[in-house]
Amino acid sequence: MAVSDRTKGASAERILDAAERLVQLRGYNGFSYADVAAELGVTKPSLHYHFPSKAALGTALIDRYRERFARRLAEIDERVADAPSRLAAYADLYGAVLEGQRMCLCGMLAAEFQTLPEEMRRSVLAFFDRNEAWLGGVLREGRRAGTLAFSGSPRDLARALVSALEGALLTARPYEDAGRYRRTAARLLATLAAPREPGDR
Amino acid sequence: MAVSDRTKGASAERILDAAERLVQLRGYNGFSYADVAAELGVTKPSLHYHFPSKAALGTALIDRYRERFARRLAEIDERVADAPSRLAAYADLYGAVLEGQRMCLCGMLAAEFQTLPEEMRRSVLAFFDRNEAWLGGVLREGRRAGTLAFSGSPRDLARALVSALEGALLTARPYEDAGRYRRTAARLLATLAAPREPGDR
DNA sequence: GTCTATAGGCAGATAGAC
DNA sequence: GTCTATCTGCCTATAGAC
Repeated sequence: MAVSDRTKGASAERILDAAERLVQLRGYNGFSYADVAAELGVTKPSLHYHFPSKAALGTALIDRYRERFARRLAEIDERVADAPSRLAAYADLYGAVLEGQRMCLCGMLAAEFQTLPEEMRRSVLAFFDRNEAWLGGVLREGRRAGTLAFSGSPRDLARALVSALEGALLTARPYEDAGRYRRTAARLLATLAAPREPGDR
Repeated sequence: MAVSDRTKGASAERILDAAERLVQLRGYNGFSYADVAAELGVTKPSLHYHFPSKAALGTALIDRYRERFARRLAEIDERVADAPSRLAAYADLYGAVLEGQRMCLCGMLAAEFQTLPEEMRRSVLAFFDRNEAWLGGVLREGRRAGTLAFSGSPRDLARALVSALEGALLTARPYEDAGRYRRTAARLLATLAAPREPGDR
């Protein structure tokens, strides 16, 4: 496939790219086929050829987002060894969306949850469940290794972390200040760092 | 004013009640004048008489929400003495919206921020600023009295608390499980409780 | 204050030519 | 695959009668 083939027309991938950005920016109820079509320089029916309904487009959007996120979590598992560093890398993953004024796709859809078609709802929940499971594993391992200290179940803390990071994005974005997110995330993770025992070196 | 006067017709107050619930449920871009009119048993033009534009209705919505919230914070100041209890009461205030599947009005609007008219944006930010200021005061007082222990500035921690609670609402709501929010909020506040010093009784 | 009637625009979606 | 043309429905908003 030549490069030009990938830079014109409305391939499914390009539609998803544009729609994803628009949803992260304005929400599922705040963007339209017309917006996407204008951005890609095509007409609305072209989009319907690739995604027959807005619900189908929305579901494809979340599914692709989830797969990409899962790949990035796997990359962290490969490249980063200790639990505290993995948590930091995870927080950075979240914070990256703030470049370009975006919200986490699924955080945005969580706000609009009540208006979403059932298919999209299930996929949004699957995103959060996956995040919670991965974080739970990191927390368990960190506690075992003594690099993290916390009380209660890893599962509950994983949920607390996901929600705190989503909330940090949500409230930092209107201020257009990435530092707001970073300071909040850093403070959050700092409370989990295991304090040195008197006997530690 | 007789009771019947307050239970029929589309007074500004009743419009705000219905619209507020709808926005907390579905978002500003997810509700319409038709929804409100149907709920109150009136026609759409009746609503335009009270609120000429949707932006005007939206702004009135946030302003009323802010005033009510400020009153409740003042009530906490009056009725609750120590800082940890004040924080707990604050978290309960937030959690109350989950009854009825609602989101915090301003948390919802923060998600839709990019699509809001300028007037509404300013009012949403004022809500968060007010929360941050109140929480900052509670944190400062708690640290002074020795009932709270934390590192860093009260302002940064206040921001972290607001965002964590908003995020807890955002992610708990799709699961229709109020316990999810409560556990997260409780864990959050527990990390701030001052540990007893060896010399304390 | 609330109504009927209606304007003007945009939404998601389809038919059918090329 | 992408287009033109079009449908139906809902949106916010206004005019003007009562």
